[in-house]
Amino acid sequence: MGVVTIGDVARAAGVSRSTVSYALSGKRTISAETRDRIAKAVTDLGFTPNAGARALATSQTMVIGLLVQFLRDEFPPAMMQYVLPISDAAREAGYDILMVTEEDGPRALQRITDSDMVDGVILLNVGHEDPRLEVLRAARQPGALVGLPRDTEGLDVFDLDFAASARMVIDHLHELGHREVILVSPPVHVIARGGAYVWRFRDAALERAGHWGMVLRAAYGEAQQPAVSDRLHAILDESPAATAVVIHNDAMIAALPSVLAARGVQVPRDLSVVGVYSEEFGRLFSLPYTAVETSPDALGRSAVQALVRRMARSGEPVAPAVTFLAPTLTDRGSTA
Amino acid sequence: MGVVTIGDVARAAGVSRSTVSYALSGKRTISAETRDRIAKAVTDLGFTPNAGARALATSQTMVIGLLVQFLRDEFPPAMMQYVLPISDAAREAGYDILMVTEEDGPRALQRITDSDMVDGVILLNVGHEDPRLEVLRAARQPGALVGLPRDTEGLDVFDLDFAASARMVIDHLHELGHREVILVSPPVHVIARGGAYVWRFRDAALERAGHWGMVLRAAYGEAQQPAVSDRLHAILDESPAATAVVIHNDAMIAALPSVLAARGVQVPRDLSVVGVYSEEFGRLFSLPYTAVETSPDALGRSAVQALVRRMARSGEPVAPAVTFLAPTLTDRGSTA
DNA sequence: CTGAAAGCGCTTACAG
DNA sequence: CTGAAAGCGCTTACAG
Repeated sequence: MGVVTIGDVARAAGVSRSTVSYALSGKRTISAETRDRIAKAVTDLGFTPNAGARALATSQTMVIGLLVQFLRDEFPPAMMQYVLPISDAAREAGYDILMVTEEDGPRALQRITDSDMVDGVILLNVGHEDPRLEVLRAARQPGALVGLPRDTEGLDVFDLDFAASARMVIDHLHELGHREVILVSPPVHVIARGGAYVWRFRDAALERAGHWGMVLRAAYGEAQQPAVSDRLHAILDESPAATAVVIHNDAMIAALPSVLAARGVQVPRDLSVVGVYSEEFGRLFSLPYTAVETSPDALGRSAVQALVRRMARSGEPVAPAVTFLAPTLTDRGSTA
Repeated sequence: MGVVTIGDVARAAGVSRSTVSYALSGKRTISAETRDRIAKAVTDLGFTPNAGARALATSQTMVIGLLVQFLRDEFPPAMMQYVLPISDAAREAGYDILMVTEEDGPRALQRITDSDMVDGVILLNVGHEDPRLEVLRAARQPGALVGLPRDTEGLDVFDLDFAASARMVIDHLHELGHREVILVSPPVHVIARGGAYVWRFRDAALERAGHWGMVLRAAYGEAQQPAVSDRLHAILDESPAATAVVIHNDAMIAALPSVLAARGVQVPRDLSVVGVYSEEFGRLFSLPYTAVETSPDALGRSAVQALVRRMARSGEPVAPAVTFLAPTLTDRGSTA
């Protein structure tokens, strides 16, 4: 019942501990005979190497730190869409996930890197001036970001190309002949706390609409019910002449079907709708709208892959890079 | 830039490594003078103990393994409601969370316990005959379950009292004078894979309805759109005389508002509705229904507390116990 | 092809 | 009040 160590295996197999270690790692050739004896001893005793001891000896924990933050102004399901693909991708690469959800992100990051609990970290929902980046830059371990900060120097960054997404949406509506369009962004205070995706999308949309001579009525949304539905009604009331609405706000688009039903508005007959959300999110909330696919799984997996490459620190050193995921528009027939 | 060890601190402070260790742990009295010198050295050098080395020396990792499984027939947001409170409670107790999402739960559990990566584990969404339990029982580390298995011998288990919940709902509808009620359970195949909460709620509801002489039309739901909405329509079509519907199915109740809107059904004027979901879940999906509060946060936090107590292995040994959370009905005015 | 030994960075009896 | 030393369970040069 006590812990079985490599010494127990060595004794049972009649070899030295180093031979057992090498047999397990395959880092040197072992005669077929002893390899079999060791394999048998391992099975008989049920030996599994102690992770802490191995980490101490190799300076590798095979653990990735995942820093998630659940902000009050954000929609929890949206965040979770990143976590699962990241966890899966990490495991496929042989890593486990230490998930940290503390309010104080910089402190949490400091703690897990300083104590060498992890070989690298992934930062989710990175803000324009993210206080975690200073800690990351001073850390021994590499990191990968999901979300674009102002200063990307030396960092591997992955994010959707929100500007291109906005242009794609506006172009789509322009081609269909829309002249007056509403844009619903995330809550305005999201900008203040660093959510650059708000204005990256908004500014590009305004610019593009101007280019085509379209009227774009840009509004900010809410994050929590019942304010979400109220605000949605108010926004729609304000622009009765608009023929299309673009919703770049998870909470607002999730509430849209019921709001439109309450108003007796038919999509796309009375109003065209375009969203910005992942396919999975749409399935979750039964959203039937044409949307820019945000691909949280692709983003998360890319971040893991980049991080794994950097943690391996073998081969040529690769220059850190900012990778923008090209948007795709999934036409679900909600525009006309 | 290299790692600062306890030896570096000792040298800088002019004391032995053991003294530094004791100063940090407070496990023996240190003169004020040397304590200050050590504190200064720690700050100057930026020393943080290496977690792996500490784990090796103390046989404690200060990490809790969290086994979550995202099943195809389950609603992801429901699962996530447990994860965050657990993570927060763990951190408050000084533990970090190693989150494991592998398909093969038993294997994952085996891996993290055998390698001593964790001091204890929490199993989420435990099934009636959960294959992870055999692994848990053989493990060195204690565990806590969320979800009731058939055999609870030796385990700390936390779950909502689904039978009492069902009785509470039926009693509520009976008092209001309802004579024919629909019950929508999770998908039927959830039972096959061990989701005992399905029949624990269903059987108790049927029994209680019979007791009152009510007609309970029990149906099983779906988990994914568009089947969810289709099935909901079909179920409602089948029992036109029903005056109330009880929905014990996350995906179905999330879709209910739009389905009822499509049918032109007003709640509670035309139909009374009672759900089984957490307050947070209701906020997320803008659900205005009277519901049994499932309290995922209370459940998750209780599991952590029980586990922490057991990992501390100090004081009197406490007998493992099954704890049923008493249900509460939150009246949101959707019944009449 | 294999072994003895040093070392990873801590903690904690054992001594004084 | 403090130190020297053993030990936690591994890996990996160093030797043969």
